[in-house]
Amino acid sequence: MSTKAERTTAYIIETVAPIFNKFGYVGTSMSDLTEATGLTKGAIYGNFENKEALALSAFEYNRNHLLETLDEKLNSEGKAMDKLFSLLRFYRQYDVFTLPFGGCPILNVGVDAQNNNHLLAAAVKETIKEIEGKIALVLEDGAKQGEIHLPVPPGQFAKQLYTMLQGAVAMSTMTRDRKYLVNTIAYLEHLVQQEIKK
Amino acid sequence: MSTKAERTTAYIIETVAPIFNKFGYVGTSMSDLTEATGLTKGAIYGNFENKEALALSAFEYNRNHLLETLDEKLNSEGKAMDKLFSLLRFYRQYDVFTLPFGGCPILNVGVDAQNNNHLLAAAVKETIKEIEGKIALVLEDGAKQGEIHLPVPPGQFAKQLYTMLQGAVAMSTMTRDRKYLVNTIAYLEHLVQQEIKK
DNA sequence: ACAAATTGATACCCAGCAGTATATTTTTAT
DNA sequence: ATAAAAATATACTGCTGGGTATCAATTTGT
Repeated sequence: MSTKAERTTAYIIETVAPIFNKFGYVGTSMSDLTEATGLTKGAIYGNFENKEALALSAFEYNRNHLLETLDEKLNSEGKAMDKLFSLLRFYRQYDVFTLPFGGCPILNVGVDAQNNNHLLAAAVKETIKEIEGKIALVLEDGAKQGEIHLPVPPGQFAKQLYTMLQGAVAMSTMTRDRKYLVNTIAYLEHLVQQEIKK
Repeated sequence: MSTKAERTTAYIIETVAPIFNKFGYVGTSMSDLTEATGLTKGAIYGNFENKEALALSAFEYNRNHLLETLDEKLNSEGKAMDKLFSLLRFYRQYDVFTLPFGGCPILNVGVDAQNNNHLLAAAVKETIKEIEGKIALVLEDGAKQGEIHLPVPPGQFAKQLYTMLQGAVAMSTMTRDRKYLVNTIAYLEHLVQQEIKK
């Protein structure tokens, strides 16, 4: 069994992650976090060096949840095309998925931390690369297996696809209108079908 | 000639606008602003009711600059297709254009204010609608003149186009890599050419 | 050029900020 | 069960946050 501190640390991260994600690094105060966790500053500072370390752990927690879910979609059994459509279906519901997170961690932290916290900004940049890499891998495998045909290199296609997805995420976040997600996915399903089919 | 206070007000807004845009509403302190302007709190609070009113004026200033530039591109002489390409060329340089602003005001304020300031969030939402409306108008006119052919209603096409543009803006902001802009514009030029041509 | 009115500077308010030293409680291993 | 160790609570620190009352300086209309 895990030690008490380990469980407390995990509890703090879980509780704190959506708050940081929603209100941003500077927008979140330590007293917001003591209030949400029911713990005192002593407890939190006993488990984390400072606010920055805590924010970073919180982002990593959200990021891992997202990456695990993406893996689930992209490493499911089936052809490359199935995996891509599974990814697209996931993003059509992305607003629902990210609701308990307090929004898209990539977009929120990526924009918020850009000029306020370099550690967080770097972590987001790294995560974007990882996600694009995962998509590119599916495309590359699919092409190797002769299941799909790509008009451009897999890395570039993955970047372009993820850019459009994040565009929809950004617009639906800013307007609080999920139609941007729905319409973009509809377009991308058509695009993938048409552009990639052998 | 304008009164002294009017000139001071304008000077404050100009100076303060990129700071709010870069560091966000909560990330910007009044002392950041007294330092940047060389004025005291007395002067600033003499011209603005509070921090929120100042932030709103700052956003409106950035927003107006953006809308004026977009109008310039979209209301130039020529066919609808020329206007669209003029818009796309502008967005290929969008990072350079927004550098003195401290980044894209739509994205930065739209994401930052989402959970921190409802007034600002509403102003962004409104601006997005306006921009989409401007693009839609060009498309509608072009279609009426028989210059272009749209596969979907002009409003929907405009929304989709702007979503992809903002996706590129978001990605290049978060990664500090302008390739997202360049590649997305290349794709959109191809798309517009192919999808819309009569 | 001068008085009235406006504009801006100074000095302050209290609340909330991140962070910490110390005391107390709770785990943990014996 | 108990003593040592670890984890958490308490009570505080110094500082910065937004905002303001008041006083000095500057514009402005005459």
